[in-house]
Amino acid sequence: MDIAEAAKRSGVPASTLRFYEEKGLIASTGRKGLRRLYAPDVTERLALIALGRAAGFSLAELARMMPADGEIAIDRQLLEAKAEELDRKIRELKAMRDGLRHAAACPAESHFECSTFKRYLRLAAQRAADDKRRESH
Amino acid sequence: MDIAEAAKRSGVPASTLRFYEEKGLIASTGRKGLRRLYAPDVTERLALIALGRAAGFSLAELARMMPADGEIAIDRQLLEAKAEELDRKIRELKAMRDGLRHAAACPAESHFECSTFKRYLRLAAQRAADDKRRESH
DNA sequence: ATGCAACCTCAAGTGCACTTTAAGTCAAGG
DNA sequence: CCTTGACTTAAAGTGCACTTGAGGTTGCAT
Repeated sequence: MDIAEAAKRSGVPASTLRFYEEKGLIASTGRKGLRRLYAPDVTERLALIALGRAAGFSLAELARMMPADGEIAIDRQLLEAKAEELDRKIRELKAMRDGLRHAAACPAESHFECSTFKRYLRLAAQRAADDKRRESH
Repeated sequence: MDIAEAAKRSGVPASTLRFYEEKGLIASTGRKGLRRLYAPDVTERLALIALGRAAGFSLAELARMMPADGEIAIDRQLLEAKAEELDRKIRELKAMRDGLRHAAACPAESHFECSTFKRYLRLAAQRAADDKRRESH
């Protein structure tokens, strides 16, 4: 598979494939002249990267999580930690979603006068503070 | 409240408060000389901004969603659309979390040989494609 | 009154995730 | 054999969300 084919099959631009290679996220199996050749399973790797990105992981984190040799996730503890991080994020997003749904439905003139809305905000502020604490361990 | 106090109470750096003001996300109630003064409710606005950011909204989107006058969310349709977007994102994150948990527990040597994992990937790729479609309407 | 820490503005810098551009190489079809 | 279009690299550019720095002003404690 050449880079154009890999790009087409994965939906990821060729420029991004080169960029990901530079970052150690994917590898080409070899070259034909200067041109990169890819194994078919690169599309799966790219799907996994896309999933990780959508879940909020940085490219550096993903590179750590999925080494080049096809063995994803050597470090099960890291994986579990990430899963927990996602769980927290999911709870946060649910709160935001509920807050938005409430705001869309609430008849109060100012949402700052609505106690339900305020409760959402307090929860959110709390979570944000917790996140900061976690960041700096 | 001066900017230092607002920063302390909200946990948001003074530089960010100035930046947010420039972007139309918050407003100071006035000045004492050159120095900004803030009403107490700026902390609530900042909490809401933090929540929105955590949920994946850009500053520009948040500025549109919460005009300066304290009236948050004039546009209920926009709010509901955002809530739905969050719902999709939550589903995505759940898939990622489950995928990670599976990867952490799965005994297969290569996850690319594990059908359960592959199923997660196919779902993820599908969602990513759907997202792209939505982006370009 | 005066010193100075804390504020101010405006411009430039940072990190991430890419994309674009310029200049060059080369595989494959005519 | 030769053209050409798809590839190559390296470097610069983009957009977002801030942060930092330089140089200037000022509220307030002494």
